Order: sequence, then structure tokens, then C-alpha cells
Amino acid sequence: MPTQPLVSIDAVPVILHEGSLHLVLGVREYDPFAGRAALPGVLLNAHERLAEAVERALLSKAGVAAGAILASVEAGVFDDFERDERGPTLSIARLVILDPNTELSDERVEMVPLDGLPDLPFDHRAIVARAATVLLDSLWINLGTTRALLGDTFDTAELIARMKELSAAAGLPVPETANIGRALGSNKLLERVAPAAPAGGRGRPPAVWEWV
Amino acid sequence: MPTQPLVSIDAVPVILHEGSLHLVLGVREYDPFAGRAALPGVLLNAHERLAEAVERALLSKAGVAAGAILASVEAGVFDDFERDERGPTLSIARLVILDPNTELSDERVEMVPLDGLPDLPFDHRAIVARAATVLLDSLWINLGTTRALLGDTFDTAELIARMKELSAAAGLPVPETANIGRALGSNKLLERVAPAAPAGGRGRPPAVWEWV
DNA sequence: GCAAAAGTGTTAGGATTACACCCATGA
DNA sequence: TCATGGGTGTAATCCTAACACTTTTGC
Repeated sequence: MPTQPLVSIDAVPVILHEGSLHLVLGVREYDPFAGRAALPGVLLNAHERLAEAVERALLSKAGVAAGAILASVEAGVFDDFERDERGPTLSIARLVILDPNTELSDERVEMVPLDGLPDLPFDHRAIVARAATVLLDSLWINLGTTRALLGDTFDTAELIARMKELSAAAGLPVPETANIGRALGSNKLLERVAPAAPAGGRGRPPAVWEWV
Repeated sequence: MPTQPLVSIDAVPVILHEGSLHLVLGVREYDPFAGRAALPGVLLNAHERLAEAVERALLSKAGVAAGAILASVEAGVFDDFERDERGPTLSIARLVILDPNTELSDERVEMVPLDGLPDLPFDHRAIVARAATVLLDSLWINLGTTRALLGDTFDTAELIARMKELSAAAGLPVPETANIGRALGSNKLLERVAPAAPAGGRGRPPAVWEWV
């Protein structure tokens, strides 16, 4: 009976890419699931801090530098029945919000939209769902993650898009959005500002908000 | 550089004892902190399930049998700066609600009231605070833990007492309690029933509730 | 009867929801 | 000028917080 634990730290890296939230995956080099895109994860080293392991996972599995991390929060601990004998049996998941300006040029990196996730190896699909739920629940409660997700200035349409994408990834019904602009208007942490760009899409341009 | 992780599973076992919530601690047999009461925790074994490790911790550190566990939920993952070189650097905490009828006869076991916690070794004080916060937040949301905490029938005074004890352990201000009985009356999962015992304390006896 | 403990009445204020309708933009 | 995407007006509803007051108990 072995006495050393097998624990992996799995990042759930989320990035705003071409106007929608994407999951950043790394193509696995080794079995199991060699060649398939999966959450960047590493086996935890002794005396290694959680944040260090997350950075190591992002860098070694997807070529993402630590500086790209805007926020990182706990997303749950997962037992995985399905894993092979050799692999980790326990996964500590951290939701990571990446800077949208990050260059993701590593050849192993793969981005998939949060509202159209493919099949993922291991129990990574369930982990992503939990992470999305955690982020949704922490909106307007954890201001760090909220600001990291939305940026310093954002408009109502962007917020609604993020909520829909996260709800899709979480497997939750599409949220009500009718009165969200009003709610933002009465949020004392926000201030309505004039749009920077002239306009973007088709209809009436949404209200733009800035953190005070 | 060692490559094996040191991960401990720490139970935060809570039990209703003499009318108030108590934390179940185990007196440590070995250094560090030999002789002091601490959360029952074990180093995670390879391929061991979380639930198994929690049961092992309770049995081996406090003599509590697995059958006493009414509910068990995740309470967070903790980095601990302060630990000695030899010890775990990462702790996975699980809140455990124990059956109030459990005989705690093990000589190593020690019970301390949640609303009057002593100093605890390691970062156990912070872990207990987080666990209490998690349980408070999951009241009426996670019905499993809620029922485990309150029992099949309970009265309004008991609920208020549990909320106060948990708030104290969490380091939160004492909750408002003026309209709680009303809220229970409009909860469709509960039904008001006649008190079983004639009466207990001094003033007017509280309303008794039963899960439908 | 008195004090303690808890329930109940009542009210004001605010939040939520829903729905209809109006406004700004690009084509 | 039309379709589109969003904002705004408005009212019904519900929830919340207070605070005073009443009820039920033990002593």
C-alpha cells in the first residue's frame, strides 16, 4: 500500500478572446489522453504553495506566464473515480482569470469557447462546470474576481455576455437580463461614463461603466 | 528538491453537545504540538478518497466511528506558512456534522464550544472560521447539511442558537433574529408541529418545526 | 404577578419582476 | 426607414427591518 498521496493542481484558465470567454487548454504530451486538450495541471510538489503550482501548471502545460494571471480562486476538490491507476486520484481546481492581452503563442495551447465546450478528458468537464458556478456566485461579492473578469471599464452587454457564457459552462439556465442595466446604475461602486469608441455593433450602444 | 506532496485532510467535526455546538478535537500524540488538542487530520494516502481520509482522521485521532458522520462538506484548501519543515504544507478541510447521540469516550477526545474556542495549533483557528462560514452560507441552500445540523425536528430557539454559535466561530457579527420564526413559517419545506416535551426553560416555549 | 423568552401585528422602505414602450445605431 | 440591441417608465409584488405589543411559560 503506497503512502504518498497523488494530488494534482488543475487550473481552469479563462480568457476573454474575440469578444467571448474561452477556456485555455493544453494539449497533453503524454498518456493518458496524449494529444488531447485538457486543463493545465501538475502534480503538487512537497512544500509547494498552491499559487506556485498553478503558475507552474500554466507555464509548463500551456506556456502561459505568471504575469498573465489577474485573479485565482479556489474552485473545489475533486475525487476522480475514472482515472487510471498511475494517475492522480485527487484534483484541487483553481479558477484563473487571464489578462485578455496575453499572447497565447505556445503551440500546445488550445482555446475553446465557454459556451460551446467540447468533451474533455478525465472529469475536467465537471471541474469547469464547478469553476463557472463559483465565478458566477462570486460576482459582485468577490470584487477581485469580478473586476478581473470585466476589466476596469465594461458595458452592460459585456456583463450579460459573460453571465450567459458562464451559465452555459455551468450547465445553468440562461439568466434573466431585463433589469441588469438598472442594477448597475444603482451600484455605488460603479459610475456611468461616456463610451470611448464611437460605437461597435448594430443596435443601440450599451451603457459603459467604470469602477470608482 | 522532493517531488512528493505533503497534503493533510483535516476534519472540522461539529457536534451538538449539552445544547450547544461543540468542536471535536483530538489530543495530539506526537510533535509538533504533542499534548495539545487539534483538528483531527491525517496525511492523505495515495488513491485514497477524500471521504475515506476523513473517516480515518476521525477514527485514528479522536476515536469517532464513521457511522457518526451525518454530513460532510468541503471547507476549503489551506496553505500554511507557519508549519515546521517536516509537516504538511497543504491542508484540505472538510466540515463534518456528527450525530449528537455519538458516544465520545475516547480518552484523546476533547470538546470545546464553538462560541468560546481556545487557541488552536497550526492555522486550525482560521480553518474552523472558514468551515463555520461555509456552513452558515449553506443554510437553507444545502438541505443535507441544514438537516444534519438541525435534526429532523427542531425549534426556533435551537436554530437561532446554532446561527449565533456559528457566527461566533466564523468571526461574524451576531445575526438578526427578530423575524426568523416568521421566515420558518413561510418555508414550504417545514411544518409547524406540537412540542413533544411539555416545556424546557423559562419563557414562552419556541415553535417546533418538522421537515415535510 | 413578575420576569423571561418568544411569537405576532403592523408598517415603511426597498428590491424584484414583468411588460410595454422608447431611443440610438448601422445598413 | 427598418431591424436590432438596449435603455427607460411604471406598477404590482414581495421581501426586509423595525419596533411595539401580546402571549406563554417558570418562579
